[in-house]
Amino acid sequence: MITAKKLRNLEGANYLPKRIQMQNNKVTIHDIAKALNLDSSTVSRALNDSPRVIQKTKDIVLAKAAEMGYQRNHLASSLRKSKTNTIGVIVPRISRHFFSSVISGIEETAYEAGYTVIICQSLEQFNREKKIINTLLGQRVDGVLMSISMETKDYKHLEVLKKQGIQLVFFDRHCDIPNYSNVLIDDFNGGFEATEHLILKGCKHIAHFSGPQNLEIYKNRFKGYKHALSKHNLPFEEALVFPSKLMEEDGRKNSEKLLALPNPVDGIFSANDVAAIGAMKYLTDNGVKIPEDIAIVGFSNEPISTVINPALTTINQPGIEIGKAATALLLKQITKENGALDPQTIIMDSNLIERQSSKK
Amino acid sequence: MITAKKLRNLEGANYLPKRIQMQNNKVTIHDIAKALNLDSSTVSRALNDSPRVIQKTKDIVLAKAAEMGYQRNHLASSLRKSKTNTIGVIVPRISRHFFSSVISGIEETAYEAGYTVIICQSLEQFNREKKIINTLLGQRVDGVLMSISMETKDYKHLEVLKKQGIQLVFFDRHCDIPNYSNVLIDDFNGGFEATEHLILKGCKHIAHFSGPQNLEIYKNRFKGYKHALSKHNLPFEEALVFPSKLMEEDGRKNSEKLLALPNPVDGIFSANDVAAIGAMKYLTDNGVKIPEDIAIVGFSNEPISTVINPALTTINQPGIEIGKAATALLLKQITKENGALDPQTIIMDSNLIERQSSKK
DNA sequence: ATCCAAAATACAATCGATTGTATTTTGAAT
DNA sequence: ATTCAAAATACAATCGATTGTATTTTGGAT
Repeated sequence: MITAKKLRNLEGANYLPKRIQMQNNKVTIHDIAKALNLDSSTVSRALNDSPRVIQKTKDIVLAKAAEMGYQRNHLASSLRKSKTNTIGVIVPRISRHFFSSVISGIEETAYEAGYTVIICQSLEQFNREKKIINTLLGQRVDGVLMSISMETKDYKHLEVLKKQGIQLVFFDRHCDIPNYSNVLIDDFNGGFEATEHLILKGCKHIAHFSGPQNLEIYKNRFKGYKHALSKHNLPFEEALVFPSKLMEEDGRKNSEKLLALPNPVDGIFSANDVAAIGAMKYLTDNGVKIPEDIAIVGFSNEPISTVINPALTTINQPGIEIGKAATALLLKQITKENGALDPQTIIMDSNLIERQSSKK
Repeated sequence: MITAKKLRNLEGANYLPKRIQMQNNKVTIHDIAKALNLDSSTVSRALNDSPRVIQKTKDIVLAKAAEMGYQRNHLASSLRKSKTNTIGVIVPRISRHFFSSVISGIEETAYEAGYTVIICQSLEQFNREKKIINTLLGQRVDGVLMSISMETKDYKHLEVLKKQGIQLVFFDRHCDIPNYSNVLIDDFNGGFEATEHLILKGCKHIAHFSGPQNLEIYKNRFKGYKHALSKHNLPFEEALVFPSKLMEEDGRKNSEKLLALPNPVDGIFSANDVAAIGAMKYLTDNGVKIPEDIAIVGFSNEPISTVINPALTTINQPGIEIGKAATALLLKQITKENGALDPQTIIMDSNLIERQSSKK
């Protein structure tokens, strides 16, 4: 008996799609209206649960819509409403774990609010960033969340967004220009903590792998480094600062230069984990003991930092939370209909995770 | 002199946006038409470089459009043309390096062809996968590229796409159902090579960390494993197969069980790198020497596989090329206007990368 | 049975771009 | 100067959903 019932259900489930297949082309509210001898406006209101349509009619419309396999045409709806319920996200690259976790947070919050997310990668290239913004404008996104590329020094391309009334919230890699909202961690404090941690472990000559100084985050991590030195009465030496794009290869090259210094270095604060890993590989290959000879602290808590041996001490950035907070802020700004939208900057907590690479 | 010129240019560049700002709202072809005393249809055709508009007019229109900061409304255009030039991509999670590199390939090819990409993560959940497909349908994507989730065993949700005439191409994690195109690597051969490699290194008792057997890729890697054993006259033992979802934690747990076996294992072929890494961490922590006691081979060549010590031998999958090939195939299918579109399966090359974890 | 406000639904314009058809303009041939 | 096909442009419908306004329907009060 149960089997028969199941069978019938299965048949039903199978037949429905077939019927849809027959009428090949997409079902519109007009088709539903025609089928029910109603006006398309009533169907539209019924589907949108408007109080102007009686419940009985709503039920009928909903049933028919389901039966016919109706699916709202987002394009038409957005065009009419001048609102796409879509947000654009621009990150340097999705393969960085930090960014992919931010994206997970963004998607979660956006999805709950009924928004679709378009993810784009600048791949650290300014030109791609400009093109992406144009694409997103063409797609008529309601807002944009972004972390700028390492090459970005000029912010004119962002003004178009403001001018078209498209909300913009930066996360992590922000711009130091007024009237924009940000969701950040305290990079100054992160840089400070990382460096002080090395100092407290007994390091006296601490090198810093710094990132492009046009980015606020790297500027602030650098400032934090300097502040920790001065707080503990250690001299700041320009020669110990190695600027780069912080790729793995940069970490290697910096280490090579660093080993050639007359005064041996006993600690490294790298502004990201990737360069720190590059350094660890190079140093280990060249007989340097980590952390005994040189202790290392990275930044971002990428998953590789737990895989490398010794595991890398680093500053943890709460990616998912940053994504959620940035999205919530953006949606608030989008919703607040042109009202006074005073830009906000939210600082999220970050913390140092101590691992083997700094255990002296 | 040069400075003055530069200054003027800068001023010009500054003024333009300001003018745009004045007229706050978005510029349409109608605005351009009005400004030039032309019809909007002519403007549209001029902007689309139609042969029905004389070059002189095109120049005028283009200039005016640029001056007014016009940007085509993709929604209106797509609605009218019933073509969005958008493709949806569904992956289990973007944080897996393999998938993010596939996405890079997809974006590159799609972008060149003038397509926008919407990236979605199923997070290995069947329900999310279903919702995503509905979202993409609502967005009226022209085609979909996907790698199914580990939970996906039922393919009804995919039929809707076919029925709506939306092209679908699988990559990597495909479905074994007819009439769909695929871009894959030879997983059987990958599993075979990985296992044979261990055998040639002298392993006699090789365990296999297998993935969910509803996925073809894991089924085939498993088959490759068995085939290598039989080719080399080694017995297949059910007890040496550890099925799981291949997360890091699974690698750990499998290793624990594996160490408890009466007959000691001397090699592991893991169907992905993540579980292999989990195993390496557990085994190393428990005094097992890799590769001396147990040699290990993973699958996918995730970046962590070069960071772990010893570095992990693995099967390399050309992510970017897979992404490019899948996109090219999809676009071909989209463009081929309803013509006979015989489904195709493209097999990409994969290769074993030998590292320390299997150097006996 | 009649009336009327409230409730329910229908009508019609609109969002912005595209495209088939119709009209005007051009310029070469007579 | 006239004619006419070709060239250039204008007109108008359309994509599908939304929404302000207008009309019809309902059911309670008289």
